[in-house]
Amino acid sequence: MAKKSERTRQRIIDAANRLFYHQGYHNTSFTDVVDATNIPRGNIYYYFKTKDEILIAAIRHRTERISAMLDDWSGKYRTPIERLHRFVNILEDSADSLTRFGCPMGSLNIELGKNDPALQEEAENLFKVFEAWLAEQFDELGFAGRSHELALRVIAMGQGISVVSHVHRDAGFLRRERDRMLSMINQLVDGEDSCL
Amino acid sequence: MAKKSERTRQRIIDAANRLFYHQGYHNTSFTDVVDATNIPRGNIYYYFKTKDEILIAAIRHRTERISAMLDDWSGKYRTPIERLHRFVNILEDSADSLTRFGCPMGSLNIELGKNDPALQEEAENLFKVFEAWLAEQFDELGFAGRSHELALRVIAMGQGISVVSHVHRDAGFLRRERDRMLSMINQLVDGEDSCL
DNA sequence: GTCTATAATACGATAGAC
DNA sequence: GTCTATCGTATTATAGAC
Repeated sequence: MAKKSERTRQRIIDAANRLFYHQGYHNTSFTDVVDATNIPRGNIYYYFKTKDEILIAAIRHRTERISAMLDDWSGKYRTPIERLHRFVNILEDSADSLTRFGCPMGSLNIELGKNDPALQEEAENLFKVFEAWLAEQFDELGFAGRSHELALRVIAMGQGISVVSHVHRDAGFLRRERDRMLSMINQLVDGEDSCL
Repeated sequence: MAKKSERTRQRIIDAANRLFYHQGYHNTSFTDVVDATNIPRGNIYYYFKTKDEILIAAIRHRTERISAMLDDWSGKYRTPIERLHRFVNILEDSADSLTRFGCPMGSLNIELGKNDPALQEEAENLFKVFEAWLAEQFDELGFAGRSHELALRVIAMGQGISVVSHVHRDAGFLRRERDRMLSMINQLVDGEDSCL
C-alpha cells in the first residue's frame, strides 16, 4: 500500500481536478480545495508551492489516466473500428457531465489558452494523447496519409457536440450526434464516402 | 450625436467585452476595466451596480450586434446558400482571434455554464440568434423538417473547429475545415449525400 | 454626473508551533 | 509531516466630497 503522504497528495489532486472541472480554474479558490479535502491550508502548501502547481499536477494525472485508458482499450478491443467506436461512446458514458459542465479537457484548454500559455501547453497534452491514439487507429485502417487529419476531425466533432449540448443543456443532441458519428465511422471503413 | 453619458456607458461595455473575451470573465477584475477605459471606479459603478451587470450589458450588446449583422446579411445576400457561405466565412474573417482566444460566444458560455446559470442563460442567446437565422436558411432550401437540426450541426462544427484550432494554435486546421464546410453545404444544396 | 478615498472581504502564500 | 494563525495584496463594492 502507498504511503500516507502519497495518498494525501492524491486526495488533493483528485479534489482539485473535480473542482477545476466543475467550477473552472480561476473560479476555484485555494479555500475551495481546503474545504473539499478537509486538509489544512499549510498541509496543502507542503505538497504544492502554488495553486498553479496543483493545476499542473492535476493535468498530468489526467493525462496519465487517459493514457492508461487508451492502452487498456488497445488491448481489450482487437480492431481499430471497435476502438473508434469505444472512443465515440465516451459521449454516452459521460453524457450527463458533458451536458452539465462541458468537456473537461476542452473547457480547461479554452480557459487556460486565453491568458496562461505555459499552463495551456500542459493541458494541450490531453488532446495530443487522444489524437495520437486515434491516428494509430486510422493508420491501421489504411488511411496512413491522412490519419492525423482524421484524428483531429474526430476530436473536433466531439468538441463541437460537447459545446452545443452544454450550451443548451441538451443531452438529446449529444446522443443523436454520437449515433451519427458511429455511422460515419462505419461508412469510412466500408469504403463509402463518409464525410470524415 | 448621443449624449456623453451614453458614450461613456458604451466605452465601458466595449472594453469589458474585449477583456472578457481575451482573459475570461472570472479572470478579469474590475480594476482591469478601470485601467482599460481610464474611467474612475466610482463612475463605472454609477452606470453598473455590479460586475455581473457589466457582463449582462456586454452580452446583450453582443447579441444585438449579431442580430444586426445577420439582418444585414439577409438583405445583402439573396440566396440561402450565399448566406450560409457568408456564415461559414466567419471562420476566415476571425481566423486570428479564434486561434488565439477561441470562439467568443463558445468560450463565454462554457465558462458561465459551469457555475453561473443565470448569466449563462443570457449568453445562450448568442447561440440562439445564430441558430434561428441558420434554420431560416435551411427552411428556405427545403429542409423544413430538420432545419433546426441542421443549424445546430453547423454551429457544432464551427465550435469544434474553433476549439481544436485554439488548442493547437493552428489556423491552418481552421482554414482547411472551413473549406470542407463550404463543400458540404454545396453538396447539400446539390442534392448529394452531404454528411450534414 | 464625476471622481477619490476607503471599507469589507477574499485571495494566494508564509511563518512557525507542534 | 501536520496544522493554526496570520501576512500582504487584490478583490468587489460603497461613502461622500466636489
